[in-house]
Amino acid sequence: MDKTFQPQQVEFHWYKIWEERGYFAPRGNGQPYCIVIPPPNVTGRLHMGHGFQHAIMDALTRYHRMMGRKTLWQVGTDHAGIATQMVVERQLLQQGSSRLELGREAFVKKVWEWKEESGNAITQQLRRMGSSLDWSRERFTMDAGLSSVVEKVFIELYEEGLIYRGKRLVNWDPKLHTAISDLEVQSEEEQGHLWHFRYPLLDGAVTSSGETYVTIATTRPETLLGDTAVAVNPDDDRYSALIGKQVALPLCDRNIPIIADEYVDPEFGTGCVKITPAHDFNDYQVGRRHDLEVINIFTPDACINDNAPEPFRGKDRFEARRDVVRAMEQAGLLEKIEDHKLKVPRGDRSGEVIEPYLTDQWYVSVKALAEPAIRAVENGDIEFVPKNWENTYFAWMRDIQDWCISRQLWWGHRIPAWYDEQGNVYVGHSEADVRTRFNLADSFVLRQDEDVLDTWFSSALWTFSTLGWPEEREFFDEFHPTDVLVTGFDIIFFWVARMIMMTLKFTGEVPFSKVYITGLVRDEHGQKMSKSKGNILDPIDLIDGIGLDQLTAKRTSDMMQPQLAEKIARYTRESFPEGIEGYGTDALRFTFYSLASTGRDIKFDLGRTEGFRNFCNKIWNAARYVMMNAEDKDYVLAADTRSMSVTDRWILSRFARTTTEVHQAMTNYRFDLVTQSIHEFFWNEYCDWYVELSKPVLWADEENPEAAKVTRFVLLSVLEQSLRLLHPFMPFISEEIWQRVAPLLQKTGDSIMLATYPDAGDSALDASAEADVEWLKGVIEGIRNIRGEMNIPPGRELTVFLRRGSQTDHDRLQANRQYLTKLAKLESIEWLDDKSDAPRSATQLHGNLEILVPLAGLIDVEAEQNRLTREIGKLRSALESISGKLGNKKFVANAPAEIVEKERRREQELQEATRALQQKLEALHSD
RNA sequence: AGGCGCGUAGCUCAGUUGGUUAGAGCGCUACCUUGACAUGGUAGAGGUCACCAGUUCGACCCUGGUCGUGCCUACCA
Repeated sequence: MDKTFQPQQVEFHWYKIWEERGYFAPRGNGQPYCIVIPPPNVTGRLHMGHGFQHAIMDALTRYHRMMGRKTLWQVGTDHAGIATQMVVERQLLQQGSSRLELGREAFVKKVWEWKEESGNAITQQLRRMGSSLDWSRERFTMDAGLSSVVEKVFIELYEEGLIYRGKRLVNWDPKLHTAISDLEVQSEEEQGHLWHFRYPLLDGAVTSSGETYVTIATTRPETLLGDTAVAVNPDDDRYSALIGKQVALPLCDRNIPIIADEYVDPEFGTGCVKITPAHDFNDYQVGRRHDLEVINIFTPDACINDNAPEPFRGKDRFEARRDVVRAMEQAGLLEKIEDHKLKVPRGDRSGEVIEPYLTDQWYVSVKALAEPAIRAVENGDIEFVPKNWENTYFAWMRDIQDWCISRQLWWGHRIPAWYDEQGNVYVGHSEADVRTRFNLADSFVLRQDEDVLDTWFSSALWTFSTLGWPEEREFFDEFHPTDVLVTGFDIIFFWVARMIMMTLKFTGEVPFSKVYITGLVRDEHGQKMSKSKGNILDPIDLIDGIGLDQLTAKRTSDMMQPQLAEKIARYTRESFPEGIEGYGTDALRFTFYSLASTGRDIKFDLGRTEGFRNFCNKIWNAARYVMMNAEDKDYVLAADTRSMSVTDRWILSRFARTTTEVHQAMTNYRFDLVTQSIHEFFWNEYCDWYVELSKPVLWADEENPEAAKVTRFVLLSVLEQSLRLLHPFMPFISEEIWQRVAPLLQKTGDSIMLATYPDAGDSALDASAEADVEWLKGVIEGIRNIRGEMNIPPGRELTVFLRRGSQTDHDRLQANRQYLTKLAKLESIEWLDDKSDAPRSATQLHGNLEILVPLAGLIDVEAEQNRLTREIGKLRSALESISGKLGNKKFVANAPAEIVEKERRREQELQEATRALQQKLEALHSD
């Protein structure tokens, strides 16, 4: 074995074998366990959030597989309508072509080609993470099977009246030329203006203060061109006399009424609001209440159309804004301009300002679907982890709005609806199906709806469509409902909620019984990772490493804002002057687990990854030690506890406890606690103590060959079990070492991933062995403390006396002399009678037991005095707080008896210890 | 405006029904290349648990408030 662990070769090697041999497919007859992957976009590249979530899903999958469950981690990708279409369009643009030039059919063909060539980048990256996904069942949301489920669902919802077509205001993206849903709109506060315009009153009307005009305030001057009313609050005395009167709409040669509506807040602006039903969601509602005309003034590009006065036609909305303001100013109707912060809605894909726009779209009526979905969470059929996300879910679901599902794109599931020349709608699987269903002659002209469905429509069906519902139900029947969904809070509404609704509706089952919501992965300063901040980390770079130049190039390529490139390059150079070392998949995964406490975002700390890389190396070297001492040596293949030493029994007991902790933590999704337990056990107990304790036994194997044989077995056995305990979290190193260790124990099995997970049984628990070894460790640490503090050279062998202990202490000394001598580097260690005088010594206490290291020629008396003084100080402050407690009558009266008793014992111990050290200190002085 | 989090060692984080001398990793200090490992070993330093009040015999933990900070949802023309 190499002296250090080299992850890269091992990772490729084992993943390939696992996949080729079909180990990821469900096997056996255990109770099924299933996770479906949140399908990554085909355009996607693996980011830290993916890395984190897949690490968790893989741990759950491998854990349950090893627990004997028949386990499936269902894989697949999402066609990601807008994102993918944009990628291919950009590519066409570079080639001097365009989507429109190609035409629909050729364009869609082009996207498929792109998908075949480039769409597997992310699936390769998932493999690098070690994900035990069943690739033989890989699905794509636009596969024939999944597409037919989409159609079926659409048609049935339509027939039930739960899908309908309607003309309404939608969120319109003027760049992408498509409607998007409310969720795809991101509103950010931006600096803008509030323009105050005067609208002249007609028929000699005046305001209460005598003006011949009303002043309205607006953030969108250009929409003036589509105004059809001015609204005031009905209770606003300033304007009540004007209700029902008319104003002359400036620039437009139209008169519009003044109406009263509760929507108007008299406190804001002037208390007068211009109403543009075609271009504002609130105004649209007001317009409906008052039966106002709806005048659309925009083209699909958000340029002014012919419904507006001539001078503005054809202008872009922002040009038009400028021109309207200028014209109003020239007309003397601009009162003032104020700075104003406002929320600007932008499309999450295009970044473009979204327009409310009146179009025909398809909607899902969700209220009826939401009710059972709410109940499923209320009654515990579905449980969120952590629980508080249920509140977020309920809040949204109880006020859910109809879902706009049509998109004016070409890439996606085309809406299965056809129109005749009169505009009547026919819904069916295909044109032929429609003709049969509705008994339409072949000559009857039909035209299919041009739109496609929102990508999230097919995602909502993901758990059951991937498992073969409704035709090939074998997997569906076995694995549905799935066990847990692992995802980020950002798509609870987009995806989780819609899955719950659709799955309940069509299968009558919940899609999953648990929803584990992960935190967001942020950078080490708690900043969100983003391209524009230049703090993106690619999980693969952390695995394989990357040079500074390459990393900088990566971070500054394809920038939306190229001017940031220099700043990002500088920042990158500061953060990673040497680039990034490769740490291997196992170390990266372990970092994710260690930071994954529930309900909290994680700040990704590369220092921890480095620490876990070191941990990998520690495991590697412990294995080297074990192999070196077992290969070609004599050892037993089984041993009962009677033939074991106390240290053998101790490490097995500690292992049993650790296993229990791991199981416990896994049921609570506390991956951080899992890694903590394993790390602590393996490094601080197995390596630091058991391996060290094994040395005196193995090196004296001629004196006691039987003991050495048992110790070799225990070394091997605990290592082998630890590897299995570790495997779900560090799949590669555990496999690599297990392949070498398992044969020595005559363990059969082709892979650790198919081996069984250690049981949480308590049969190995051995409290007395644990107590004995605690004593042993305490005494050794006491001696080492003196050695360290007194600066005694590590090589110098010491003479040590023990004194004043109990009979147990005495027995333990006899039983453990070999260990003490070796681990504390002693020349001798002897029991000293209470009555005999101790030589001048440095002292450590272990309980009442005095550990004495004679000073002669070794120890600086003053240093020992200082050390004792410090120790006494510590004891005193502890004693003070305890005595204070016990001196409090109320404490003694009210606290549970056992607590009081415990404190009393503690007080006594502290007093005795203080007294003992005090005596030692005085003795040093008096000499 | 409403809702949800978070604030513990220099940094990143644990702390599970209120009883610990408040823990880990990294970093730091000193010593050490001892026959698995310097990606290592041994020893050590380092915290008024954001602040204030309350409940309690007892609060990092429960309650109320303050400050700081992050996010989500929702109408402000």
